Amino acid sequence: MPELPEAEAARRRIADGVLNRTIQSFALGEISHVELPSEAERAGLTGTQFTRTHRHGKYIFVGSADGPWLHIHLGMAGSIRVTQAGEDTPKYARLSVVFDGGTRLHFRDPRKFGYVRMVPDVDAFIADKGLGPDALGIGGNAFAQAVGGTRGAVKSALLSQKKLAGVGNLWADEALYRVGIDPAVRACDLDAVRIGGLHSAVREILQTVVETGAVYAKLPRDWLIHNREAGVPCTRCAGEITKKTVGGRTSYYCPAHQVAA
DNA sequence: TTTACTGTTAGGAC
DNA sequence: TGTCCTAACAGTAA
Repeated sequence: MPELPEAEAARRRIADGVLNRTIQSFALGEISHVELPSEAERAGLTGTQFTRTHRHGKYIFVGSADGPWLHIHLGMAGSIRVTQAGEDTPKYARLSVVFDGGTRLHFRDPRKFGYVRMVPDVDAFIADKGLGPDALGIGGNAFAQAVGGTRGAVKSALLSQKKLAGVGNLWADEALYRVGIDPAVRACDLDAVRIGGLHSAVREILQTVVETGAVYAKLPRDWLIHNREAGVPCTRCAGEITKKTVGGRTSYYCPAHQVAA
């Protein structure tokens, strides 16, 4: 379920598991409709080592000292797994990088919305994509400018990677639930105090999920993530969780305490 | 068998 | 020109 915290957990798995090991070979799974590095690009990486990682929003980068970067996007359902010699290849592994000693880095992607490609430069990639500031590092003023000015639904603004990189459907709902804002409210109708509160909520939620390694079971029981179902009681007031579509995305919220103003 | 789905983006509407 | 909205993508799982 990859948004920023899941991408960060994946990045850490890569950083902890396979840096400074020599790449021996690659293995491919069922790869129809999956974008992966070409045979020539894979050959170019063989014999080299990854030495550093980077993440911006939901986008992951794995690089050698001066070579191109391996860029991973997890899409709707992708994940990263590291296995040791003798362990089975995980299901839905599309690309596996085999390192010295048999350690393997697997890019899994059941739904095939993700991809792996080579990019020459991370900053240029981010600029080219038009990605906004990383949602974990963005300051209050930048957040207010990015999200506050738009005329569309505040949830749509949170989901726009061009305004703010890293927030997806689940954590956008979680943040709005915490601060009590209706997801369909026009962002430009929110006052500075509420925008400030939303900024804090987004950062705190993402930070907390990152700290658990994106293991949802470790998150507090009163979070919306454990109650994303129409009809269940709200954990913050006497209301009831309700489902509606905002900006084309399924949204869960509590109409009793998530209000327009 | 039917339905919904966590992300991204092209294309059309305004 | 810019901003916003919808549909589509491919496959899985409930």
